[in-house]
Amino acid sequence: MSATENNVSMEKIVSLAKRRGFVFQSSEIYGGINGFWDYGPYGVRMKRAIEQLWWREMVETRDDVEGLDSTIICHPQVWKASGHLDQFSDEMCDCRDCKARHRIDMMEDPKVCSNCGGSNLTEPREFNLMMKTFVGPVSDDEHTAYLRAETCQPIFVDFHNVRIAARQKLPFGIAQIGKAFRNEINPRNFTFRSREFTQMEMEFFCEDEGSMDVFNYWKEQRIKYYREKLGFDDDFMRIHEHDKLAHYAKAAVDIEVKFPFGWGELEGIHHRGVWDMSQHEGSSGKEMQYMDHDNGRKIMPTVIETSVGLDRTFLALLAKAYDEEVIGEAKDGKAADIRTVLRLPAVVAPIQAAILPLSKKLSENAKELYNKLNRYFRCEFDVTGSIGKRYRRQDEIGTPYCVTFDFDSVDDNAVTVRHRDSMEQERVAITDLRDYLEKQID
RNA sequence: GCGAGUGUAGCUCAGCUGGUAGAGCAUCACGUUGCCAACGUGAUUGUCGACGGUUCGAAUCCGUUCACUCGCUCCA
Repeated sequence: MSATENNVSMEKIVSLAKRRGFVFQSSEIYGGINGFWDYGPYGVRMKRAIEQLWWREMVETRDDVEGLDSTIICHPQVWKASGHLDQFSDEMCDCRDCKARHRIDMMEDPKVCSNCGGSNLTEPREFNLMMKTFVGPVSDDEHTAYLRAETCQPIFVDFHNVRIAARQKLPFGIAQIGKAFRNEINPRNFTFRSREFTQMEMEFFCEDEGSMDVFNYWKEQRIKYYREKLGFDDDFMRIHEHDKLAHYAKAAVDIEVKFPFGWGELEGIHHRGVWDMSQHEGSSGKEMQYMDHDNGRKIMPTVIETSVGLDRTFLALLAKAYDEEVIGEAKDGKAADIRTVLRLPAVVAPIQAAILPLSKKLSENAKELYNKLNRYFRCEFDVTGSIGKRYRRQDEIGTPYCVTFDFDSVDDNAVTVRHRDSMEQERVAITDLRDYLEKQID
């Protein structure tokens, strides 16, 4: 089986994720809770690494994007203005005969199924995809608030605060990584569609004139990011242009990847026009326009959005990386030797270098090396079991480099570096090791 | 939300028509080995998804429920 053919089953990924501590079901001892997942020790390392990579590319290495970390709970008006409260609150009913589901407001006759003509319908029920809570000890309508359904709305709301504090002029962007919540009707496909998830969003504010160029620029940037940083090739990734646009959008593309269950959206790049900013101006009564001091013109900023699902990126990486390689054919009644290996990019691998003493007798020296490298890379130290066993363990969690400290190391001050993908080894001087790994990883 | 399937150790699964739970792998220890899952010896691990019912007795039969997978539906 090969990951490039992408015939990895979901079961294998879920099983590995659980076994090796990438992803667990939330609240498992209570039977689990639908649509919620926990990231275990290796999972959280990898998740953070993806965040760091995105943040570095989108914020730290750019002068024209600022960061923000806003609250999950905002003033309820935010969601009224964004349209979430109205659009997410459809009354729906099901036909008991043909199983079709209808929005009440879209039906000609709310008592007759438009699909089969039957009248055996369930009572209308409200489908609100926003998660509700109460602010303060009183649980009534006046104190109702919502967990954010997307991270971008607080960015719009904070536009002027960020702009002024950072002394930014148009065009510039604001980026944020954080949790978002949706009462998905049907959580599916492991972590792909869950009810609590992490978004990495960047809203780029610009003038309307030339905004399609900005849209295309970000589209190219984001595709380049997946190709160059995460190694997503054209067999694995495709661009889906929307022909049917949402009410707020002027143009939209999705970046999709091939999951075991089919193509799925990873990132949306949307031209949102002035919709959000205008909505918040109308709703708050505060001016959201931007004054261009160079020409004295006031404009409502146009927004280009790049919106990534972090959990989906994580899952896509696992699906792409998963491989089972036959090392030895079955013979003499012995089963074939199959190596399970995650061919993850080094930049996101949960462990980047494993430090392994060839023998337990070398533990102390190896540990010393580990303590040094641990400051610069995500490292793990392992003495248990044979060296081959330890290599395989690291393969399974995608560790790109195993550093083996052997009996010669004490004398020649060098170690063996074993490569995950080729299983080949080379001798590297301990003094060069940090530089060596840095070159390989970045 | 509808339909189908599944749920037994960390993972993969066995457990025939009801008699009170097993294997392989994994994990750990000791010995051995010294660069690719070795080997030997020993050890740990289970509310048999949950609740209720039938029965002298339920992992096994029945009901309900929860979770996961697949197909519809949904995804502003």
